[in-house]
Amino acid sequence: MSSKPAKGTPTLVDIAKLAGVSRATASRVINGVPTVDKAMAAAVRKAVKSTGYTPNPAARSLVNGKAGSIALVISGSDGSAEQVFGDPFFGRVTGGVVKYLGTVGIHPSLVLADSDQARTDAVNFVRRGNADGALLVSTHADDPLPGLFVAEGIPAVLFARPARPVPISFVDLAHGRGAAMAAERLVERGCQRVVTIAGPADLPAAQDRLTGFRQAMAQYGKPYVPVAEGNFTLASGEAAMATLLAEQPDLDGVFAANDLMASGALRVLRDRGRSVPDDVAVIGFDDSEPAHAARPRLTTIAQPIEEMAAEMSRILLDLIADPSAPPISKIFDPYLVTRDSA
Amino acid sequence: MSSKPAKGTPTLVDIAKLAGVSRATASRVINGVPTVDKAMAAAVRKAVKSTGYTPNPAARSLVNGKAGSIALVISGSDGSAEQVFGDPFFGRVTGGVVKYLGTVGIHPSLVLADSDQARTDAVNFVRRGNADGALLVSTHADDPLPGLFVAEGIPAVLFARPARPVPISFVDLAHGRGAAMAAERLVERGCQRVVTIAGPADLPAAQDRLTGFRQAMAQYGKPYVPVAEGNFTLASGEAAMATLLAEQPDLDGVFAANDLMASGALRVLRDRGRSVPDDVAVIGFDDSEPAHAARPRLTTIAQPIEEMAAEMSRILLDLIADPSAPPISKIFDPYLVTRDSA
DNA sequence: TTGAAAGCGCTAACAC
DNA sequence: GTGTTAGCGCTTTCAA
Repeated sequence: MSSKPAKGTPTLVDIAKLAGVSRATASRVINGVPTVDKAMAAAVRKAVKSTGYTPNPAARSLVNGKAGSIALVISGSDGSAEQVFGDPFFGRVTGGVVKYLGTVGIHPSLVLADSDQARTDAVNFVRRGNADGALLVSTHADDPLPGLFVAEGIPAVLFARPARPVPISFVDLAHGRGAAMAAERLVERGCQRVVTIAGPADLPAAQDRLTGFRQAMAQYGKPYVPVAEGNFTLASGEAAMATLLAEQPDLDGVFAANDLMASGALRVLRDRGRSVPDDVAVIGFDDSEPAHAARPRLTTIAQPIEEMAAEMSRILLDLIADPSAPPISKIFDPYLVTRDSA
Repeated sequence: MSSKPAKGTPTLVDIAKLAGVSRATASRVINGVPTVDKAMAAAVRKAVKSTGYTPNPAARSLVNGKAGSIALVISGSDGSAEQVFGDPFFGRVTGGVVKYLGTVGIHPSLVLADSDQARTDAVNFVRRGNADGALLVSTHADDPLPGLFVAEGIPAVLFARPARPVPISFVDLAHGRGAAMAAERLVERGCQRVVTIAGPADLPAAQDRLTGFRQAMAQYGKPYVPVAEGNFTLASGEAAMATLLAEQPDLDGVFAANDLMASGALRVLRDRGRSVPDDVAVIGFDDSEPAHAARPRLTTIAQPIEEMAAEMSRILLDLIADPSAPPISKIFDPYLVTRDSA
């Protein structure tokens, strides 16, 4: 059948020979160049199918200077690898990215940047051509990594706005709007004495949620909202709730900046004999696992994480296609998920 | 200073020229070949440092036929992308892999195989040279993917033993031993009427846990252990606990095959006015987030997931270095984490 | 020990 | 429209 004994995986010359055309033509067909004779194109495609040929990505990259891949950089504080990945939030972001990129045939390289060394390595990894651009997901808003990528002129997109202004594209959530939705819900239920459990003050997202909530409450004629700060953990939510209860024993509405703290609040409310949502209405934020696990199930503000992750990927792809394009941002609206707690 | 205007990123010839040696020698130094004149080697290293040179991975791959990368394949049932990544278990495996591989300078490509199409794509991805081997993490034990990789002769290692025997390397947990530890703990506490909430019968891990628990209890003189099957969810844990309570109202010890079901059990026990651990001792499995969030905090059996993930990576690297090596497996011991519920 | 030279598989001018 | 040819940047015989 064939003129020569096939050795190893087939290459373009094998295809060309088999189809009776030149390497150039075979290459054209494979890359979808339209100006090719029908018959020849068909012959090439047949050869490809029969041999199971797939182009060698290294050879391709070498000639056209593109890696055909992108890096998904998870940037955490020093040495906090496992914690980062154990957080479903990052898992969902990763899932959204992988899912979307999979549809265009690209599989991201996961790189962990949790030390200065790792950060430079990450930059070099893409700088040297292992990836055409980077998706950055940080645990901390004041991450130095975005700056590094920008400085190298590497196409990059952030998940969540950076704490300090950096000329870089990003996607983010309208945290303030989400908080306002919570306020609206509480007010609609008729809550008169509403309090809030805020997140860490140094986190832009936590700030936005607090500010958004206060502003919305002010619009509803409640300019003063008692607040206790937590750090997004269950225990801090419990502590904050206890503090708030001491300050305002007759409170009837709680907005917590995340679900875990809301779960903590639910617990102390229950221990104090307050019925939720009858005595006190509680709303969380994120629609994460704890929201489902809580009893009563938590009414919460959800973020379209996967959608945001997909958009982030799309933006990066565009940026890679046209590196001179200016940074852009896209802000997504959260939505209220009504369950039993409010 | 330099003889020619530097255009773009430096290449090996730039280094060679700068160091006054041939490309071959420069390459040798960079690749750590020992038989190079001290002075020349020093000159090359200096040139590398001054230019910030890094080898082009595509060119390297092209010549030596190795990708210098590996694929981390998450294989789920059809279309269940997000769910998979939202599960901290997979997050921890991923974290362990990324962390370990990072130490040897390699960043895995994440590929999601959640459809037949995606599975073939995944195989092709590495077959065509994007990766030298694959790490496989499946949600279902009867995953067809391991077989596909084996059939292609691609180096691959599994996290958890496959349901049907396949000649492939894997790491796994001694699930039965973990269950036995739970049994021992319960018996030591003096529990007399112990029951268990099992996982899905078609999952090898769940089977092992149930079998291990029964065998251990039998050794302690308790050949009969009432069992109710759940599906690893909170709700199924609640249902199972209710069933068991109906069957054995005076039970005083519960072993649940995972923490989420144990949390469910804790809840109904509490609702029925049983005090944990005084009236009833409860032990979970996995030491996952719910174990911390539960009240009382859950005593549970922990798996060294990150360690297992690192070992899986190590095994793959060895396999890539010597593809003719036979499949090997490594089984890790779980350990008891004592908290408040038992 | 070192250098010259031959590719690895592919794409993209550039002629035909 | 199609084929020829020149590399992309690197490693690696093979001589010297």
